[in-house]
Amino acid sequence: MDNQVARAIDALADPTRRLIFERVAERAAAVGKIAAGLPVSRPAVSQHLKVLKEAGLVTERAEGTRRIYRIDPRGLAALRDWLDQYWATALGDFKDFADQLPEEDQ
Amino acid sequence: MDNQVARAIDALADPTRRLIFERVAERAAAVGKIAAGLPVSRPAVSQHLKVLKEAGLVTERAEGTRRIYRIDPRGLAALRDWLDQYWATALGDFKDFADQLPEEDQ
DNA sequence: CGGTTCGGTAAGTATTCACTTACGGTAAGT
DNA sequence: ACTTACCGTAAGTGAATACTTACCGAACCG
Repeated sequence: MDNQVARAIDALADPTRRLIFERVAERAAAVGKIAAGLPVSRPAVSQHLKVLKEAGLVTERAEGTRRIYRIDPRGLAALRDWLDQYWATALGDFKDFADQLPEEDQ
Repeated sequence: MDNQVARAIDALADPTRRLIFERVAERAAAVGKIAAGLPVSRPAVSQHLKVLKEAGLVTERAEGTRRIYRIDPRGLAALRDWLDQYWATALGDFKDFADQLPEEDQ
């Protein structure tokens, strides 16, 4: 399993970080704009955005003193690829449903 | 965002739990079989399997005293649907790349 | 130049949680 | 019935981390 995927999952594991990610996904915005309306302080949002950025889920672009954050497809793509890796086997497991013989000793 | 998705992501956020999940995905097995070779104790694996089960990522089936765990496509499907929800917007954001005007005041 | 806005970083704290050992309970074997 | 194999749960502990306030530099405005 890729290290990139691990960081992406870890990043999305936090509820506040999911809120921030969804907000950024909906509309690229500056840090202050993102923090407004969220139940945490602005520095907390900065810290979360750093994690999301390192996970490849958002990108940052300076615009004056403001930093505009927008969604990054790369982290999303890594997650999708990782999931699809199991998708086939999961369906395969359920195809042969009744015929579960001893299957494993020990 | 669905509560099911939140639990699935939380479940996969732990490295040991990812190991267990990948192992179960590769081959349905009993708890002791899964725990063998892992760097944690068997009770720890039990606790992790409980979390994965509540997240809809694995299912459990009794076979004598053994509990056979196998992958559950439902949690995987929920994750995929959630990801796809952002996939389109992420690509859309990157399609208009150069033309990022003021875009947001504040 | 001050003054203001914007946002990243440091330090400290509290909560969460992954892990351990100990235990109990159920099913199979003799 | 006794023993063994298998596994879930309880309780306690240590480490990871999400949050706060305080502080800092950097870019616009008068």
